[in-house]
Amino acid sequence: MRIALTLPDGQQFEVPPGTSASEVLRLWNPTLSGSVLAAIYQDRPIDLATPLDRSGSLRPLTFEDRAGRDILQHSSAHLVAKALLETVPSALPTHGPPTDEGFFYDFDVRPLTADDLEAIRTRIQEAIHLKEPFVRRELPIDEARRLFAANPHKLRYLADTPDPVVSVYSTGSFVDLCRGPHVPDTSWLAGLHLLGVSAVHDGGREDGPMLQRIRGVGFPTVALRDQYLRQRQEAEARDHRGLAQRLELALFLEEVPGFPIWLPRGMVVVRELERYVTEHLAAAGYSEVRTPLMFPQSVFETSGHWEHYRENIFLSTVDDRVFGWKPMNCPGSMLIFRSRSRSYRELPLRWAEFAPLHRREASGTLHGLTRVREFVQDDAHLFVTEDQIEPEIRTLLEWVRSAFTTFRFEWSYELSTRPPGALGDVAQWTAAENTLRRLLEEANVPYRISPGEGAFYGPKIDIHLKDSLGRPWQTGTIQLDYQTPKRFGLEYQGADGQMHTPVVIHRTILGSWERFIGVLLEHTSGRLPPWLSPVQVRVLPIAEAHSAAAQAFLEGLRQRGIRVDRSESTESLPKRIRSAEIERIPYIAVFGDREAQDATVALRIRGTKGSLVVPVAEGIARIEGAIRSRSFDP
RNA sequence: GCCGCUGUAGCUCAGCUGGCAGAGCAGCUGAUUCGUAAUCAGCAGGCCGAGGGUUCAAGUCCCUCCAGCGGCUCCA
Repeated sequence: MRIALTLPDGQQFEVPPGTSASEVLRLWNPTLSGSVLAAIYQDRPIDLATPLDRSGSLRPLTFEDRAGRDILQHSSAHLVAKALLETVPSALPTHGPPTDEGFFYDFDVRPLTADDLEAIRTRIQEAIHLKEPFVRRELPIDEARRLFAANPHKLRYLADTPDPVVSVYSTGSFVDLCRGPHVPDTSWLAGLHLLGVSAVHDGGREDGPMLQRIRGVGFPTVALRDQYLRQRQEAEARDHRGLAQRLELALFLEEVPGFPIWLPRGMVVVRELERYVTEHLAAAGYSEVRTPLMFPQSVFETSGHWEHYRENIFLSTVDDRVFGWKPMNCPGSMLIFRSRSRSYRELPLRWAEFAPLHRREASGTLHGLTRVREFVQDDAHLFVTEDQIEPEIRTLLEWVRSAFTTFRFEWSYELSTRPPGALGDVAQWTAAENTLRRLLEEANVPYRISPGEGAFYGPKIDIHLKDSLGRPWQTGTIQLDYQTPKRFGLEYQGADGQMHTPVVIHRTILGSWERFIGVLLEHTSGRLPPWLSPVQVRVLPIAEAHSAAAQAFLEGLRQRGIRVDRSESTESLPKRIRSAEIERIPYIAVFGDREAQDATVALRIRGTKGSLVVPVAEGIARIEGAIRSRSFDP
């Protein structure tokens, strides 16, 4: 008797039952076998050594496949666990899944140090050289319970397993409960790189016991690892904290942790972004408001912040009353709405407020410009009728698309649903969630659902950007709120003569200037679009003799509102060019004998090679055009 | 807030098992007037994160605190 295996190209191979997956794959394509680490058999991932007993489909997996990559990451996690147990025998492994970047493995063990990691690295290298196989064994769950009797974490997983038979994998003397599959042996993990160790909360609870997490990335070869390390190094060079400092945009002082200080150049970027957003607001029917930075406790009790957000509010006592620094702008807008009677004819009311917000973020979470304690958002609150919700959100989603396209970002949407302990009733939440879902579907954009991550007053659509190391940051957000207007007792008189409660849409598009600029700096490596650049043009006379021509050009630009400066000729030309390049200035205008004589300018345009020699008027027009059109590149 | 690591000149970093605080860049002064990513010379710049302890002697060893970094929790 023989079984038939169908390969991806449709070829069939008939082999005796019990033939391993790797043997069949070798028959199919002998040259491929070196890169195949596992296989998909009947839509399920399997080890290469798995004996095949029935006819069916068979597909090879390599490191290039996401599934194959995940398998290699997971095998890497096993190897780390093995190495740790050889170093610290009392360590209890918990779980070690693959992640988007690589993998981690969490251990119940004393705090691990850099020395421990070094010892683990040595053990890993030994195992890689020994080419130790990953061996699968299936055993009855009772036997598994005896095998892992000393590890309560594994016993917990076993208790959650409905199957009567589970699988374990051994690598050398290390045995781990695991579904598999795995790479054939440890030589596949030659490029394993450890990223570090940190403490994590078991089960995601802050008050839970702490585990030690070892993170890493697996690669089948040292060459691939080195390529990864190079890329990572380049990404670190784009870190906005370094760039903000070197470009003199923002300052961080030990005295004011979490409170970024905007320097003159950084303030230019903030104001230009603000202008960009404000121009849109005017066209989209918004008006601006400004409300107090502090409110008494009673206002936050009304809004629900006191109950749900108090630990994040900075408190002050004024005349024996407790005041809180506002963490959001919504209470102020609510009070304005309530300040007089409102008619349905006024709606939608769209009030923008760019006020500083204060949030007492946990000290360990602060991160350059992207996670701070004081920031300003391009915030607005829309007071709308039921019927106006959909068109308003549709418009907002379009504005999101247009804004993030301007900056050439890749962004993603996330729909966050009702958190535990939220205000309001479940039916209304579900309806609001469904509205947002429908609008996302209608806009035909991919989105993820984050269960339980909504604001305490309503579900939201969040916009996420990634920094240079791939860490996600939430920027824009569109939040649908039925609760807060009700709590403030807001009402308007409808066409029917009855009083109705408005719905509020809280929304920011770019998020906070701080976070947005931080991520934008990493996205552009500090090469901000010309319209955002603090210095847009540097004029550079080669020698004293060319000073007048340079100055005339400078004044021509300045009259048009272009930010231009000049560097004097006490330093060499290459030195001054280099300085301007390091400062990421989009245009460098050089004046020498030729330019002075021909009434031209030699424009060095950031991101292009060589220089463009054009008549002065044309040079000015070109620069002005790029800035006015807010083009991304100079 | 939790765990680990780090903190030396404005910036990037040397400083060995405790024995006189260093370099490059940036800054200032002078010379050089230059054709597209570093001209040369000189000068200045430090409570070695803060406080306490051990020691004849602490940048170095120990403790506490502060800040930063990487994760976790939380979030624009």
